[in-house]
Amino acid sequence: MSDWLGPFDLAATLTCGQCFRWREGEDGSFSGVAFGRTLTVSEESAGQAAEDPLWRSYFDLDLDYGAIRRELSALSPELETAASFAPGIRILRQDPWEALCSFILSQNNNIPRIMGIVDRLCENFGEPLPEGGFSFPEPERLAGLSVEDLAPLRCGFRARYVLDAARRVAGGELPLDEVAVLPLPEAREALQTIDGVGPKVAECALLYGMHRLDAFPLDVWMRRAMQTLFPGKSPDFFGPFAGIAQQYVFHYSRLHPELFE
DNA sequence: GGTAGACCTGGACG
DNA sequence: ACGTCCAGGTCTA
Repeated sequence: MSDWLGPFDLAATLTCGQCFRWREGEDGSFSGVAFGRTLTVSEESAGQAAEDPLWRSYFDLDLDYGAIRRELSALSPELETAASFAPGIRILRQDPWEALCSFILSQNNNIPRIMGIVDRLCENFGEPLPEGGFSFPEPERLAGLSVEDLAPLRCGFRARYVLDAARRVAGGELPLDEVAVLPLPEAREALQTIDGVGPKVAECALLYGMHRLDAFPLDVWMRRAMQTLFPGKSPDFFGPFAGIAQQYVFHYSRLHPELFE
């Protein structure tokens, strides 16, 4: 029995490409850090985690994904197929800065390396946590650093992008909590004033970091999937929960590469 | 305003 | 072994 709304698939949620700080253990549990808290959780212990308000919010357990999935599934058979593949995916409520910074680091990069870079970012500049691991460094911590200071990350040309973002956010020029509630076009525009933030990264920051469920990241996988499964359709076809639709399609596509050969 | 090339890094592939 | 290609894009010309 679960006391949350709709299905919740821990593994799919943590491996569908929206976050970079969770690792799967030998026993199938996942360990990670969010908002300065560490957690090891399995499908079996998810109910216990859900009693903690922080994790309940993080995993977005109070939103009725069952109802949303039924709405989305009615839009097209292809979307129903994708959504049914992993109906328990949730859009995590991640920290806005962490999401923005992580997806800046993700550009033109591969996932194992992104995860390594984020690890090193936290180990070098985050705070050690009592239960192990490190917090994600605040923008204020990074704002005064130089590109050379970020050398240990081995993140290449992305270092100056991270620093630009950190300085703009820490300086109050780009208050993410205010950006989060702007109309979507204005929010996109504001984020894209950061060096190294284009349409894709801005959309990821909005969806994963600010829980803007109408945001619709279009990466190479999604472009391929759109052409094949939804030819001629644009993101607004998917409506106010386009971001959730995107996650279903993205995850489905990545695990069915044969559809795009 | 739209479109090729370059770009740090490091694992995969020949 | 060693060169080439490529990866959740974006910037520059």
